[in-house]
Amino acid sequence: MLDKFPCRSHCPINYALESFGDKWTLLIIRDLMFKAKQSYGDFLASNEKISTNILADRLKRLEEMGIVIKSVNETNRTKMIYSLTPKGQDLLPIMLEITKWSGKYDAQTNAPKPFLDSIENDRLRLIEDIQAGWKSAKKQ
Amino acid sequence: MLDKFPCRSHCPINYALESFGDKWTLLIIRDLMFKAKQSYGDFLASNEKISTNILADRLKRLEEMGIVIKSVNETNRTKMIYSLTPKGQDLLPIMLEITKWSGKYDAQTNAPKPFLDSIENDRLRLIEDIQAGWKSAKKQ
DNA sequence: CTGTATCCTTAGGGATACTG
DNA sequence: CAGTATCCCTAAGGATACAG
Repeated sequence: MLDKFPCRSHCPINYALESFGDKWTLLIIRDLMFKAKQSYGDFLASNEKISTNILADRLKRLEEMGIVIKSVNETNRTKMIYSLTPKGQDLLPIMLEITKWSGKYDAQTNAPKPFLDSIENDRLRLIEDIQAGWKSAKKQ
Repeated sequence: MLDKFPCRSHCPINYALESFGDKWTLLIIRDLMFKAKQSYGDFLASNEKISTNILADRLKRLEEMGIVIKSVNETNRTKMIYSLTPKGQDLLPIMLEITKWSGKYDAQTNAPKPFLDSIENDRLRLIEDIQAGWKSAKKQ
């Protein structure tokens, strides 16, 4: 526990994983972003049944990372309100792409659905371009 | 260990988390997708220093989920080759959005960088639209 | 209702030795 | 080199009780 943000590397994918790479954090962000939830009890009520200690821990981490901000409900001073900071709102495109991917591959059958098949060749070509760029960058 | 894919809910975000919601899986996908790595030793050599047991476990899971496919290197029959299936290649947009997000928020300073600021209002409006849609859907 | 705290079990994962 | 296997410790997390 010496270092809360260990930083295994400076890769952007790794940075994201160290920010929200666990089984719970993105569910809280989903609730804030898509379901307009904003209180501790709201998050507890979600289908995945997060436990109180995990929820408290993740909310604290999200606050420390500047993704979530905690404020007092002015109409009910005992109640806290959690909301997304701009940094948290910027996760929207990631959330949308995740939703698209999961929608294509159904949890039960694992079968690909057709609605994205038309872009398959473009996607493949883009991966090849990126890899070619990476290899030539390493040679230099 | 009765159930390898426990399925806490049928939310698409949750499906993604149960597919690759851990600290290591996305790094393997990154190596396959962007760095053209394809062998066990290639993955072991990455900066984040994944350990052998974790790597073997994640490769097996990725295979079971149909994200990665394992085949024999025909020029060197003792060598296995890992590559992305179409389902794995479909993770590209997610990976790109993650890279953009991490690029905007530097791991060291946490400071937002300016190059995406112009879309901030659009993003905020989109979140509001989605939440409004969610709330009206629940009322029905 | 909003959290904290505690207890306890399991899963994650590092280190290292070992096998084909 | 491509994995397996084992040892062992720490982190994750479920259940539940408790406090403001």
